[in-house]
Amino acid sequence: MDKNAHFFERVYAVARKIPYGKVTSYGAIAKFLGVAKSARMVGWAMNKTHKDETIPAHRVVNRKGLLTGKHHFDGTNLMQQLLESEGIIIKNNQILKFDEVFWHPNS
DNA sequence: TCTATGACTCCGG
DNA sequence: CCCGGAGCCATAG
Repeated sequence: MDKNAHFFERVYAVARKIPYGKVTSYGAIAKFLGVAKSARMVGWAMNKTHKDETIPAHRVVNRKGLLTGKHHFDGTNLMQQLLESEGIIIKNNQILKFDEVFWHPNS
């Protein structure tokens, strides 16, 4: 079956569900999709997602709340600015109060 | 076909 | 939390 084909759309769907001012992790998305072992694939999918502006890829970070993907955005600090504009505080590429702004897909 | 790579995560110390 | 090592799997060359 073409589960992989659905994989992308699932990632997109979850990413779009991330509420304003909230963030989540690649592993949380992967686990929610039933492919917890493929968190890297979520990151890879995010790279492709970059083509779709309707998907807030900047709200997806690694499990530590670190902006590992900021280098993939146009500017050097675009990702951080986008998050800060939503009320999220970032220090040294890391989200502060990560436990407070963390959002789980099943919410 | 095989190897290297990566927007990751878990585990033990 | 930090560090090193291992697992994971789709894509690129």
